[in-house]
Amino acid sequence: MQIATWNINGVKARLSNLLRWLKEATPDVCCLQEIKCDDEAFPGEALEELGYNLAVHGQKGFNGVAVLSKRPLEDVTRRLPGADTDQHSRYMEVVVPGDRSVVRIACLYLPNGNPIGTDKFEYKLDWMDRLTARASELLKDEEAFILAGDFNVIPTPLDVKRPELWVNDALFQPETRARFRTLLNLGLTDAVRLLHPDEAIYTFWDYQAGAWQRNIGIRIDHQVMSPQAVDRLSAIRIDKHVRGWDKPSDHVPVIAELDI
DNA sequence: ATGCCGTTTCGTAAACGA
Repeated sequence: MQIATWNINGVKARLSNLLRWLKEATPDVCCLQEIKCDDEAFPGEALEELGYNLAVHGQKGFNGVAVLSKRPLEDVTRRLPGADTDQHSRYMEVVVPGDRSVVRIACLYLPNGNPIGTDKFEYKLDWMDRLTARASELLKDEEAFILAGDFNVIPTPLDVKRPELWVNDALFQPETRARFRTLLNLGLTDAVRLLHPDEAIYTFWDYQAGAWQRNIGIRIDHQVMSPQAVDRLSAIRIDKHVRGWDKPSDHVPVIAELDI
């Protein structure tokens, strides 16, 4: 089963790009972030024509996540527990049956958190604490699950071309990176780093200043897996060529292959 | 580099993003 995550940066503006990539890569599951539209405006028909079932947790203008699946979508739940007042659409869980077992997939858009020193950064850190609490709960079931999405976290200096430019950025703060490590230290695995331990791999290139052309990127889109999911993991790749297409998202897809 | 570009909206300027 191929499971993908992609921050699409506006699904309406990116629909032709999305359809092109889905036809090319044919993932079984695709988690989307920053769809930037509400449920009613989501372009569901075009995606259903490609054989996908849909689960959408939209928001007008900003944020918004969705999951596309060629297999049935079971037990769809929206929102990250721990803050009833949080109105941002950033988190959804689905359960997808495979040929031999099932996998729970969380599609997440973790807050950016900039600028540091503001309530936006506090919101990010609190959101990460809530994600860790949720992962801790899921681990008790001892089943395969994946946290897939735009984490807005640069885990280590290997994950950024020019770390000196990010020392005052929320994505690279010690508090941010410490919380990502805390999440992994529960017993989870950063799947890209497991299978590509020493490679400089990026998933985002800024639109500005020729960042793509100069390969000035960062790795912030991740698939964090439970032990039972890692046991089924055979490969994971980044489709970076998509960044070179016309009218691209500034992020590219991350695709994992699991024997589920 | 106080967003250089791109998407979105109770729009044509401002919010947001990373």
